[in-house]
Amino acid sequence: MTATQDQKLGAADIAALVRREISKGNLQLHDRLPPERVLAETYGAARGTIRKALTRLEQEGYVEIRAGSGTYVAHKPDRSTTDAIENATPLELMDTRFALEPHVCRLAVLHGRHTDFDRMEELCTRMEACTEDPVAFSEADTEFHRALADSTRNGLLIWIIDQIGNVRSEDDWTRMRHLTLDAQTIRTYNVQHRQIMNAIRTREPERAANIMKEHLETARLSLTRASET
Amino acid sequence: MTATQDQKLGAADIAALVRREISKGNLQLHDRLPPERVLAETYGAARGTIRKALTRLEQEGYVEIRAGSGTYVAHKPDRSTTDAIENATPLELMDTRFALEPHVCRLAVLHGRHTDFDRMEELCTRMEACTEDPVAFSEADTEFHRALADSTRNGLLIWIIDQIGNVRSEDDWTRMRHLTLDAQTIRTYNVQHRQIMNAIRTREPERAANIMKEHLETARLSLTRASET
DNA sequence: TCATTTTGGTATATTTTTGGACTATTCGAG
DNA sequence: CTCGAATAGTCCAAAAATATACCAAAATGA
Repeated sequence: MTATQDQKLGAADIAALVRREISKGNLQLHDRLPPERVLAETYGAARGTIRKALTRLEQEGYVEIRAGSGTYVAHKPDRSTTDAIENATPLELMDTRFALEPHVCRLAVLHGRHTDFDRMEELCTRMEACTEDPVAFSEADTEFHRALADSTRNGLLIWIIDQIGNVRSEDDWTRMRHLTLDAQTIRTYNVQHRQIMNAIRTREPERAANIMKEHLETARLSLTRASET
Repeated sequence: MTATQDQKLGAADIAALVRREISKGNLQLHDRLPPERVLAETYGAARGTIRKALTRLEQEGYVEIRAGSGTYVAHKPDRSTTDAIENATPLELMDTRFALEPHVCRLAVLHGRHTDFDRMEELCTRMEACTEDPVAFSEADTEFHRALADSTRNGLLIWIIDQIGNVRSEDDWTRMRHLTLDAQTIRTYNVQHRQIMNAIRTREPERAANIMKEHLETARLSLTRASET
């Protein structure tokens, strides 16, 4: 498709091409781009031209030129990706889960299979053995919600839920969350998880979604309760 | 184009290859990668080169090198944003919107401001002038749903909706979608958009959410109708 | 337990690659 | 024509890659 026009490409053009490749992500951070002599051939330009282009890109901060070594990408493609997720506040996260997970329950009823449900109930059992261990419970809980997402067979949803789960596990406020996870709260969660499973097994999408809403409401309450202390 | 040239690969190149394998998930956590001497042969490089690459990856935290034992992956697969989103099917996308957007409406009622609503109604007006121009309508429509997300003030949700919007505009099946966008369908959408706006303005979260569900159901119908032809 | 093998760690001399610098020439638009 | 840009060629020094050898820690198996 990219009919390499054997038109004459100036230094500015080549700089633009490489800049675009970097922004696009085809060339990632730390990647080494081909030697000047090779670039000269592939772009059909003289080495001096390539050199001008690269020098310019270096001044712009897109690449780093190391003598005797090579030219390396020194620019992160697009930071918006991780930023939005990593900078999300606990409340933003809760709202997002509120949007996603009830519907995930409905889809689980539609697309889930027995093996999915078996796995989820296995996780329920594991969580029920963790009433005294908030950390272990939290891990199993994340896995449970991930397994629920898996059962939808929707790659996009699975990915989103997975991302949210990663934030939950990484952040500082996870510790805070563990503080709120007393044995009583864990027992409440466990009951709700079982109820959700039952509703999914009996193919009642709306009931499953509603219990999930309750579940998330419970979680939100303990969250706000924790942030008040 | 991905012709693995048996050209000489530098340490930086090899590091990049392995880094990608890990980010991609082909090499998972705790996996042991082949001995340096084997890697040297498979990559057609000297052992010293491999070693430099691995040392670098260790400093970056991608692998852990244990003397006498081997080199092990020590990094979770990268959240590859684009893959999950770009490979999403139209139906997966619809299901995800079904999960998100009704709740977005509820949050818009809670957190939205007048200026947000003004902007959305401006977009409504723009869409109503596009009954004969599917492409222009589609653009405005994406902007509308994006503006709706903006009004939630939830950075995470905004980002997700934004990503989904990008897919909608890029893909091939967008063309197909344009085929289904006859003047009648567009008029239906416009009515629904106005209804959603009214419900939000009058602070009726559930009503807004329900109309959004209807709206998405309409969209899903025209989608399945299109895929049957 | 103990010997063997495997694997990473280190060192070094040598060759190849790569960017840096300089120059004379060619090309094209104003 | 002139001037700026691109070209083509050369040489240099730094960096990287190679090839080889030997060591020590870990894994393996009898």
